[in-house]
Amino acid sequence: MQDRLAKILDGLNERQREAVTTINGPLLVVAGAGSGKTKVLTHRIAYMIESGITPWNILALTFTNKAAAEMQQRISSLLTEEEAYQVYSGTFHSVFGRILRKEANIIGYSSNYSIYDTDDQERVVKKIIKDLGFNTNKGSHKPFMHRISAAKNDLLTADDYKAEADTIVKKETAMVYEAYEKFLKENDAMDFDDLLINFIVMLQKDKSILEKYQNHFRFVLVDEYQDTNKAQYIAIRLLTKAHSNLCVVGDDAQSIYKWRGADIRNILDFQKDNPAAKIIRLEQNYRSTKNILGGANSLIAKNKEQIPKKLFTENPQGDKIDILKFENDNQEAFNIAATIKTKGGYKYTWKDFAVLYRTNAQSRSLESAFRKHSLPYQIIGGMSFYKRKEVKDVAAYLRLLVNQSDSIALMRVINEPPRGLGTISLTKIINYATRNGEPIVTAFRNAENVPGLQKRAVNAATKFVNMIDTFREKYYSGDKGLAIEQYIEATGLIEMYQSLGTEEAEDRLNNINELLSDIVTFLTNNPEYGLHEYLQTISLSSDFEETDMNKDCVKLMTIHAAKGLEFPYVFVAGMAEGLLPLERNGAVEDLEEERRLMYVAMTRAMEKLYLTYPAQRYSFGDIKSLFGSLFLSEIQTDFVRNNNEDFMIRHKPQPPKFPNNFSKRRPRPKPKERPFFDDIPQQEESYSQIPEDDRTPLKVGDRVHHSKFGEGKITGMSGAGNMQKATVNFDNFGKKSLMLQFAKLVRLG
DNA sequence: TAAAAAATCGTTTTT
DNA sequence: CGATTTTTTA
Repeated sequence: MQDRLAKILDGLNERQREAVTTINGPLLVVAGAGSGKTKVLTHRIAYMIESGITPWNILALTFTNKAAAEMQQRISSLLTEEEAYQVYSGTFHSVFGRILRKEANIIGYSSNYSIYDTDDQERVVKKIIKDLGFNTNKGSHKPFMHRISAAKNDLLTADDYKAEADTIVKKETAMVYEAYEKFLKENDAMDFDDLLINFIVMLQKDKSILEKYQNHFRFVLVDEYQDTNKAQYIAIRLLTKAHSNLCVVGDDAQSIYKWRGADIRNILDFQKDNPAAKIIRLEQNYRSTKNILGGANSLIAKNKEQIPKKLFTENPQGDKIDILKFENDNQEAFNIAATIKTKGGYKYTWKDFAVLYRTNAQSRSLESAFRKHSLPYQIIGGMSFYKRKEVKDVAAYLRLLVNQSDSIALMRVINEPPRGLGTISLTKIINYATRNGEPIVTAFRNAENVPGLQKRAVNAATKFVNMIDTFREKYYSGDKGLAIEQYIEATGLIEMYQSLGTEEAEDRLNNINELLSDIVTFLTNNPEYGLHEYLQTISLSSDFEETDMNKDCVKLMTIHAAKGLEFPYVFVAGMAEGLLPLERNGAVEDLEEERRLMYVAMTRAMEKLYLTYPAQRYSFGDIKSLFGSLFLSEIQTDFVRNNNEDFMIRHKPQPPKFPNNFSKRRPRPKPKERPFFDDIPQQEESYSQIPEDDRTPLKVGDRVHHSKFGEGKITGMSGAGNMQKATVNFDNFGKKSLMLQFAKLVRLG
């Protein structure tokens, strides 16, 4: 036993040890980047258990499944697997979801409730705004979803929202919100936000429930506390009110989830909320070189709102940060790949390299560059396995098996494969269901009563529900795994992909099979669980692939996805104005948050950090010129190798401007770039200037070529700007009216 | 009803 | 430019 204690406390610095051994009362651990945060959390839990606290009295909340899994794994290496397993740990969403399934009746749900992901939510909101007669243009549902989610994160119910709505937009949102809540309830479904909110509702419903969970979770730990939102904050407060054994760990400098409702004040005000709180700062960084940490520190120092702290390291000075500019994003990607190729394979393996970017869209040029260099790479957090269409279709079929009220699941798969129920028949059935106030599944069952429904459609609908009913019975009465496999076979989904015969279809088939065998394994290993637990797990797990971080590939990911990770070599691509800090509609939403994001990116690097940017980039099909990011100019120059680039001049505090003062021209940036590596050939792609001829506007009488319609003569022009249209009389296709911005008309000499 | 073509969007970040 | 939705037509 003495050994175990030694194992837990050895190798901790003084501050870490203090944090680990303070187990009663409120505690805030401000853990700077690379300061051993996870170590403190896991050792603290181990220490608590070692001191005699029952593991299942400990609740540990994280934001990602990965963090939870890592924690459990590290605790088991300190103690035993069994003890680690008894600690109640997981993400907010999965822990609360699990409890809600047990207590569902308290809040008027069944324990079979479905979880609606963003995709499902989208379908619900679209249907509602259509029913309400609101504008159903392409992206019109998105602002509604956003406002509803923001309201939920703020714990405003539909009624609260309605009462406060003073503008047309808010009034409309209130209507959608109200209908949305009603729809979810009727479908026995909760969205992600509901998992948090309903947990709070449950705790507040009656005192005995609150006490039950307060006593169950006598010790609560929260990881990444800077990312908690209001609902999470309230839930934590309720749970810990009785015993006050709350330990939160976080770093205000790494708060990057404001857009999802995270409130940095939760961590900034921790002491105000808990006057008895002890605060421990972990300021020694064990990850990065002095140059990298120095650069990151100098950048984050520009933020006003933060807990004062001084991160230091005893690591070597290391190489300076390289800032590199390229002609365009393809060149940038090409050179990043080339550099990795020269560095990797000897001392470093591929997985020692990471390329980070602000938006997912930026991965495209990187991917193609990596393919050209035949470098192994892996995109982290992109399209996850569980988000693939075919996987979600199977999941929807399964949801239908356990939750008959789930009409979104039904509508998702009704024509997957096509069953001869077209838009017209479906509309008739839905209208009938709405008129009678019954679930769509019921309407399907009573298809023969639906007025005006073709016989063929009646049969199709009846056949569909019968199939589900048959296999539901099988599922509940016998071998669950077998029933599921036969059910999916019976849906015709597999047959549909088999008959397609394309490569894509084959991939999809493989995914379905992988999913099915995953389910069977899950059900075999966890006989006490059923499908809902499995479905909950997959809908709350963001990336299936995140488990194989060990694969020896270069990792490509967004900066958000990189939080908590570290790599010897880090490239941050797209360090340009407009991209980082990201501008939306010409403005930066929250500069300090963007700066924190940059800080997170920089502090992922252990030995070497490259910051790169393109001078040109495609956006919406147009070429746009870019300057280096403001943030590049904010990094103290001592830590940077090359610092005379255009961004320094551009972002220098501007002297008073003299209008039309041509003599004060801005100095031009150096025309020649320092080559990244001399022996690497530059990419051959060149962006040839558009021939002069093509810039003169097309006019009536010109002969043109169209990629599909061939040659023709312009007989008329109309509209202006983006709306400009040309009427062309094609030799083989006759007259067509084409929008110039889409139809690539080439003038023929 | 379903497939093919044209129009219309849009770009953060994710549990 | 590319993904997705709407319209057209076979």
